[in-house]
Amino acid sequence: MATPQAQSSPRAPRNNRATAVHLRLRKEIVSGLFPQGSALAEPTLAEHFHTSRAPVREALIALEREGLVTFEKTGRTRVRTIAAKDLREIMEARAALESMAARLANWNWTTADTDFVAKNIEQQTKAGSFAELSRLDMDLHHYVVTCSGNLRLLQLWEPLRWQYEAYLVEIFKRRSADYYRPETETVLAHRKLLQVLSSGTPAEAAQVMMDHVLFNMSWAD
Amino acid sequence: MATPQAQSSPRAPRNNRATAVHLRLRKEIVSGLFPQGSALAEPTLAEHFHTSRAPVREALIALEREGLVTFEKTGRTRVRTIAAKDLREIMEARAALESMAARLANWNWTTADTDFVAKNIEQQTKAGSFAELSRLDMDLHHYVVTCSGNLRLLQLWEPLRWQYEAYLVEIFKRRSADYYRPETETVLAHRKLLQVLSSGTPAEAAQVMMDHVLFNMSWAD
DNA sequence: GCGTTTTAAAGTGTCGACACTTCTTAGGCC
DNA sequence: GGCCTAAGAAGTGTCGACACTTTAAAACGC
Repeated sequence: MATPQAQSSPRAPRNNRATAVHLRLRKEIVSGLFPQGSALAEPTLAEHFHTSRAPVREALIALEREGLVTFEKTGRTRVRTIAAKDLREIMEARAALESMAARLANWNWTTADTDFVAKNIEQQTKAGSFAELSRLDMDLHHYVVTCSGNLRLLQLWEPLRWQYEAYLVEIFKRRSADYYRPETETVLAHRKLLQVLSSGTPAEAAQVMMDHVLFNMSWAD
Repeated sequence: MATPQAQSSPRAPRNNRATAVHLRLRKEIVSGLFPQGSALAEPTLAEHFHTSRAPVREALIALEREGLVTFEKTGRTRVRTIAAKDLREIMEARAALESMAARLANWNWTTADTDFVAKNIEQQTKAGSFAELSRLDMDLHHYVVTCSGNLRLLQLWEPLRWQYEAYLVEIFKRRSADYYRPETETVLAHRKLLQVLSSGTPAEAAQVMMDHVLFNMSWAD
């Protein structure tokens, strides 16, 4: 079955403060609490998380490899700014990974998978805000990548997700009210996607996902 | 031009002992000095690299995110074992990324790029060993990914490269002498690849690369 | 001799310390 | 006032220390 489950080395995260700080700090960056470009000093963060510098340092290293923070030549750490040029890179990489994921997910798609995705799309039609629609959108894409059964695909994809979400929050800050994602087009694209995932060929699923992700690049910049 | 160069945030690596240990330890793992599954104790490594535990710890975190080492639930660190199931995941992910890279590299391919790849293929025909052919092969694929101009594609691809090379070293240990990669087929596939990269359409380049990488999966297991 | 329990060795998680570097700000000079 | 300089503050890189946990070995009983 394609239903989400680990297939290879299950990557058990260490159960220490470093991973806790990692997850909390990531959430705070992606949610926009730390604006892009702001400095992340280890002593300050250590105090913020009521711990010492060591766990903070480890978390920063992980976040750097996720592309959410950058180390400057001087050693200082900043929240990475994700510009339009970066968005292009992100979406191209997403298209590559998710297209393959759709191909694999199609291979043994189940009716349970169809139910999950259909329910998600149904919720999209009722979404009241840009943020909610985006959350449902990412949930859906995450589900497909998970359904690929390829854990490495998922691990490569996740950093792109965080970077994309960080980008969305930033443009949402700027255009706030007068900005709306074209809901109907999104829903239509997802319906098409579900159709090929459940009853199309693997090649069709890959192609539809590729076009869908690359098309999303155009309205998000 | 598609010639290798940084396009987005240039990811300046920190100039500290942690990165030095990271690079050295990665080389030693990929070269097979530390066999798969062997324990990596921080104090031992610290002594090995003539430093303290802190830089070693940072390096291990980076290597874990590259998929070369794993952290057990008890906290111990081991060199990750890459089995046939993992190879499948690796090659599927490689196919996804490299296919997109070929598509982008084709977009503004130059004669200089053709020269580089042609020279590489020429060397492949003269390769005297499995190891040398594999090195040339990875150099070629690395070049194409770099030519995509998408730095994120490259950063996602690199860990797959290390994992793949670690796998190759392991199977080479076992089958040592009586194992040879089908050289002529590899060279022919690469000639076809060069042809579509230089004078085919982006879609053709993507398709040829996809087939080439996925086909490689079959002989390497 | 074999299995169980106790004890020592080894390893990780976290912390504070300190040297060195980088940034900031206050002071002096014109 | 504007610019350069020089303390001072803040931050990073690295280390050793120590508590706690896990592993390994030795001791013990049978």
